[in-house]
Amino acid sequence: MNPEVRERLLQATYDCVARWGLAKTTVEDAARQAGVSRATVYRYFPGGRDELISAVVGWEFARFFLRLYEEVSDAEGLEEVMERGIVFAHHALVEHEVLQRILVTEPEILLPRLTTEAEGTHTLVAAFLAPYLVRHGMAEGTDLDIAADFLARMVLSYISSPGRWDLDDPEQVALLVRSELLAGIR
Amino acid sequence: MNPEVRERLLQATYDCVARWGLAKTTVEDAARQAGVSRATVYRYFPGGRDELISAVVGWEFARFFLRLYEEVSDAEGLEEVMERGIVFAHHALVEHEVLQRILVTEPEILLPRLTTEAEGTHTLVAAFLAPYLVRHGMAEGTDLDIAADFLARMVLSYISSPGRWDLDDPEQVALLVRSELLAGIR
Amino acid sequence: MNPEVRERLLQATYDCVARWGLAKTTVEDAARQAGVSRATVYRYFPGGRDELISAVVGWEFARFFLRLYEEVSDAEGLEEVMERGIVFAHHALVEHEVLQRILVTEPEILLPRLTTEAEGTHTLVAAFLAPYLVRHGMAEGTDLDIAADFLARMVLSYISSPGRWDLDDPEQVALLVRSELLAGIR
Amino acid sequence: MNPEVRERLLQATYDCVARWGLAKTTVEDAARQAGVSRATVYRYFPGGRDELISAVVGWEFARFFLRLYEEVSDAEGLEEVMERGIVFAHHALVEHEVLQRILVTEPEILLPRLTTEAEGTHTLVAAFLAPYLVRHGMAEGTDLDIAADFLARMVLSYISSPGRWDLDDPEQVALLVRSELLAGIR
DNA sequence: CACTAAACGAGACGGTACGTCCCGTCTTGAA
DNA sequence: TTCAAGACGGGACGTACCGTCTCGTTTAGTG
Repeated sequence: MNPEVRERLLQATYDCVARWGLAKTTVEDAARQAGVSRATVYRYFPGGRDELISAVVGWEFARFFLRLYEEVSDAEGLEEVMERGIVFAHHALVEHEVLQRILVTEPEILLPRLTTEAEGTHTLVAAFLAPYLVRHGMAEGTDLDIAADFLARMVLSYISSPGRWDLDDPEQVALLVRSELLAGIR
Repeated sequence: MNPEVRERLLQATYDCVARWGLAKTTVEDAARQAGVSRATVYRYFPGGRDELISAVVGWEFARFFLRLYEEVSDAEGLEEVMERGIVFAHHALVEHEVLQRILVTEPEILLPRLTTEAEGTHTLVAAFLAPYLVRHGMAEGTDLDIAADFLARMVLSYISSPGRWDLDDPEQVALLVRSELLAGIR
Repeated sequence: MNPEVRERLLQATYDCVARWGLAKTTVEDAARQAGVSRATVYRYFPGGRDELISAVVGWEFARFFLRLYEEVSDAEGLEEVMERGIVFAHHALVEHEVLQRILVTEPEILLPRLTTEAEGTHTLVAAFLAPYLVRHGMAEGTDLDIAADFLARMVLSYISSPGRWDLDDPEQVALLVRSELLAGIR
Repeated sequence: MNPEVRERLLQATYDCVARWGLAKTTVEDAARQAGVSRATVYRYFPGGRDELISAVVGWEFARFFLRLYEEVSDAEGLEEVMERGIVFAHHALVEHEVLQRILVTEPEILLPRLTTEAEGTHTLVAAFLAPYLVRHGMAEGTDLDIAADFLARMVLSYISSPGRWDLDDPEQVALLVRSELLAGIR
């Protein structure tokens, strides 16, 4: 087919969802936004609306982790990775207009993914943190896997439920990381 | 209006969702299942399909917490509350056919709620655990709120992502609670 | 349902066909013209476009014969019936804007009917003429059925192919009837 | 342009119509059947589907008259021409699978032609019969044109509406021709 | 006990989106 | 050049729900 058209469709659908929400985004809308006929949408996504929506979610999901990775890739140590990761992730969640729109208007497709893939995300985060944890060093008798698992849980938990912390303030995040997340490790 | 009719509609809708999934459950289906005309659905839920679905989710959500409360209400101490709560919650999540059906087929309405209300749920769990924590006693210099908050985070994290633990086995759960969750407290 | 709506739809479709031709008449067009939603068209004609078109043809076909019957019902004798019938039928054919439009633009649905039902029409005309023929009297040894059959064939033939006669001129028709059609009978 | 391709397309389209009916025959179908790409169809028939269909009808119409001519070309006299012509034409009509398929399923394109061109066909038949009529001889005071015109009308009428005659039986046709068609002439 | 008002069933209707099919145009690449 | 291959816009089709509305017909509750 033409991969550029596919990309344009994903972006267009994404824009429509941002503007009108998931439930109110029509195949027609997405097609028009992409400057493409409705028939072509079905040529690229034979599964129709469902496949299109699903693809957009996966596409944006991947983009989020890519940006997150770029954000923390040049960090120095464990603390910095966690601090910048938490700040970025929380900011992305809060600022993410599409996501917020969906969360408010129709709890309908993004989060399930987060939950369905909660296990996966959790594992991924733990694996990502492990090397930093090795370099950082741990208290005597602490198991690496368990520690990384613990950090991943806490990071994910705080990202979605900051509780009494203001995750927009890097100072507070630094304090959170050192006093509550890493305290149990080292 | 007849409150019994409303209840019947919620249950009927719930059944339909269990059988056909959210996206494929029609207002007509729910009405038929409840032995009620379609018009009546709109009399009880003027917001139409959306309001009906939303109400069903809230209804089932409340039922879940009610059952969870009954399950742990006669527990003795903090450990028992957490053990039985985790086992029950995880079992409920895994066995819950409707929830599982939705998670698999259409990640579309339940989880967002879990996420949107993640903050709320987290707060609620922490508040519920606090009294038990007081009776249980904490290490010197530990703040009650912080400890309860920590426990709530871990409990919720493990419920959705058991990781290497088999939450169907009470023995393992007991070990988990004592070695990882309460270890940091006491 | 509502028979009035059905009637309105038939008339509306008829009007659309008159204006835009058969092939270019859309279900949407007919619905709009009837002041009805497209969905309703499918409620009254579950067979969709085909059934609608077919019904319109039958409807107009019946209307034509009804008018023809009214035209000749008060005629005196065989000659007058044939004269007025031929004049009326030919005039109707020539003036019938829809029919002419279809004949010119799309030879597509009316005539087949005339041919498919040629046998039927022919029988019907013969039967209609028979009583007049009885009153009119026939030459010795002439069979009524055969004579009526002959008249029907000639009438139908001349209506569609006038040949050298001007069927708009009652005088010529009178001459045609007496010199060529009835000459063989009496 | 390659005339052979054009011929192949006409034949292919004809075959498709025979198999699936007019309405269900696609440009794609015809192209595939002719072993030609869809684009090529539009090169040979710029008018698209309509022109293609129309051409097929005209093509088959001409073939019919050609075969009819061959059938009667070696006949001896007027009676034989009419007998064999009627038998052949009626048989062709009845046996013609495509024509019959169309007459039954979609009264939609062939017959109109027969009617639109009724005048022309009628004139043509009359002209064809005239020479035979001359050789055959007529009753005193009978005009040749009028007699030929009369015969043409009757022949065409009987072909489409046999009435009580079995046109598959040469004996009956012979009787019909002599007792009813030629009786009025001679 | 009758009578009125609410609840309800039944279902017609307008409207909107879906997914499918086909047409006619156009571009590309190979023979 | 001629053609096959196929992407594309356009547009109609038939289907499925939705939400609104209007009818009768119960079913209560009240004077």
